[in-house]
Amino acid sequence: MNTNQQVVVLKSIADSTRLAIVKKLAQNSCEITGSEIVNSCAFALKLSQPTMSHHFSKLVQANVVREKKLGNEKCYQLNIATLTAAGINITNFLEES
Amino acid sequence: MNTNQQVVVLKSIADSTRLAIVKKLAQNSCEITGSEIVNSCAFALKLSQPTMSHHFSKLVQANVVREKKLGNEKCYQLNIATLTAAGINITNFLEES
DNA sequence: TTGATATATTTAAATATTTCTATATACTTA
DNA sequence: TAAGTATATAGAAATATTTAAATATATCAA
Repeated sequence: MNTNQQVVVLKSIADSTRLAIVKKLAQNSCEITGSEIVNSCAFALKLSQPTMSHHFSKLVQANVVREKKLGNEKCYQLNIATLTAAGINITNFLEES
Repeated sequence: MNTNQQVVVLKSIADSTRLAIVKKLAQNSCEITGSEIVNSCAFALKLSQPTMSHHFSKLVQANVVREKKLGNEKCYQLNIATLTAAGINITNFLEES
């Protein structure tokens, strides 16, 4: 992974909302359905649905999170390979809530 | 390290100029004198001296880089403990220039 | 002390990011 | 088909970041 790609990955997690999402995913076996995580993150962080949608799409753009459609909702999954390639260690994200 | 501190560290390296500085420091035994690194970074990245000064101070604020005065210049040194605590693995930064 | 070198600060402009409201799209279920 | 649920997009405002020019400060060396 080159420096520019690494910057995209780092930028994607260098935000308190998105880092909270990534930590939430890391704590839930790295996979969680949409309404569960979107609602709990939106509630916990007091942000609107479109704002959450924007943050998730940034993580997807950076390839840090994969999403798949599951009927009406989406399922979000951490892409650990991308984080590792950028030099980020997920085990560190599991330690504190 | 809590999430907010981690965001400060991630933000400090989530920029192509500052990531280049960190990589340069990592490749030089994590310690290098000012004129060497400031000039080479400023030249390589075509940025002005005040801009470089600003970037270094952001890294220092985040405690990712330590600085000490050495007469007229400054010596910059990576603070690996901070990066590790934030879940960032420096060995990854040594692989490609 | 004077001039040169190294770095910092101030100010301001350009750009990017974060967030919301309003609205749209997609799918499910009655 | 119609209503409800889940997520996305468009537009706009507030804020933050990046950068440079001009100037200031600190140290060295003659």
